[in-house]
Amino acid sequence: MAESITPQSEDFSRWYLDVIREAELAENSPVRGSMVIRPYGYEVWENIQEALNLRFKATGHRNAYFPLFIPMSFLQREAEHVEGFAPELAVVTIGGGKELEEPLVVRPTSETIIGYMYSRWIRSYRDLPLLINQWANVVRWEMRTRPFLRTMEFLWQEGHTAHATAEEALEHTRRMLDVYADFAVNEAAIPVIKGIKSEREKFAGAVASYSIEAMMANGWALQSATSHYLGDNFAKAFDIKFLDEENQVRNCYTTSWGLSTRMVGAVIMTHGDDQGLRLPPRLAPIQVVVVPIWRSEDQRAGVLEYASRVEAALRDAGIRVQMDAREDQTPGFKFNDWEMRGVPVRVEIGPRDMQQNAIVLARRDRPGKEGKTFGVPVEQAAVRTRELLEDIQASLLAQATERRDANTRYVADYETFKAVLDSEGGFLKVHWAGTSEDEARIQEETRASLRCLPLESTEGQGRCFLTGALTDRVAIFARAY
RNA sequence: CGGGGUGUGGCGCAGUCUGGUAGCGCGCAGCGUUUGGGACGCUGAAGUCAGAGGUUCAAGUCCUCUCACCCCGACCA
Repeated sequence: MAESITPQSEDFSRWYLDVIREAELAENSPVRGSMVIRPYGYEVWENIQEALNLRFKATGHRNAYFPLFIPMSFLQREAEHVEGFAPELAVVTIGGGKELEEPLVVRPTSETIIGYMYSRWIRSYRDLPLLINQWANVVRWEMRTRPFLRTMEFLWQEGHTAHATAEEALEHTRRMLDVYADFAVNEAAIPVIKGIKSEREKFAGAVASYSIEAMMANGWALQSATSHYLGDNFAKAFDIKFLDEENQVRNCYTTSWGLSTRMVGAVIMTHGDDQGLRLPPRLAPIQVVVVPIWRSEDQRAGVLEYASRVEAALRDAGIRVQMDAREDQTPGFKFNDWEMRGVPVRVEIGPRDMQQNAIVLARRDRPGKEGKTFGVPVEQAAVRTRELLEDIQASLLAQATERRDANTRYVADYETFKAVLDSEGGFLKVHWAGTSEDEARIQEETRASLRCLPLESTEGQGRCFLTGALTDRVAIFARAY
């Protein structure tokens, strides 16, 4: 059978689309730019949701739900906000067959309607901080779309908090950025750089935007989550005020932060290889697949029974396991099929293993025989599998980190910048003292954008690679999705 | 919105130049043999050839119009 996945080296973009199709993660819908998330893809998203919900609740947030439709006038209350989102709004003007008095915007994000509600809910400093998250779909009218990375409608969570002081709000913004980074590293096995967005790239209406930036396998950057410090911009626009301990009326300070189904794309493009998907065990819908093997009909029942016992033992140990007892496929087909779908561990069980009271463990992150361990005693199945899953989780992170670091280069001048970008790609680290106009020009000329100013850097002072001015600010440029 | 391309069983395509029975591979269904790295045989189901109009004895094929989708750019979680 012909290989149905284009090699990464041949065409990364085709590879990405092939993997999504073959692994049955998602599919284009009849509506241009909108996709259908299929069960396997949605299960990855559910695991992301679960891991984030745990973290949000541990940091004191509660989930709620706000409406899909937002009065147009709400968006207009914050000048920068409406200006930023206007080009990508979907607007409802007719309802029930009648022209609406006021058009309703299909939410591109919910700062405004949540701000409106917060102004009603917050009266006193005792009501603060108000920490709420919502899981929702949002719509942004996009020119060009790509499954998971950019679709007209996407799923995400948006956290919205209100605080008594600027310091506390800013601190919360940073705390949630840390939560995202922790999630990315420890659940998705994706190393990220925490940074602050340039004036040009920040969220419309924010005082400051922070992001975690990840590097995909082709060296491109992907903004994987954002956290915004909104200052009192939205508090002013929506009258979010409270009485402090001295009975003084004061403005709140708000934050918002989000992570979307784009993260599924990040997982695909960070870990995938030419065989297909490679899922980090913690997010994998199926962590272990059991493939029974028999030669003759009289072996069949015995092998299946033995394999079922192993399956049960793994399930009892809390492992997400699935048996593949399909009789119309050969073991070889199944091996390739599940590897393509990114299942981290495969248990192979045949008559020979049964005879030795053993199983074979095969790990997805190492190809072929090299990734197999033969003769694992069956009574150790659960323990050894669990160890293996943890090892794979760590190994995926290590591989991604190594690649990211190997493709991050400091450059000192613009000529080198352009040369390195064309020959190597990846992240380009520079000292930066340029303006927004400089930034726009660089993007125009090189198609690389300023991803962030990293919060942590060891470069110290140096000369701006563009202007030559002395600065201690460091920036990362890259081509980005 | 500019540039390029494609529409033919579920998927990938050939057939269009030169009009004459709608085909191939994969997949799907049934039966049998297989099963430790992408098995094989036989049988079978499945197509208003993107749509509309026209030319013709006859249109997937020629002419006119329309629509849809994909790729490359400008905008973006």
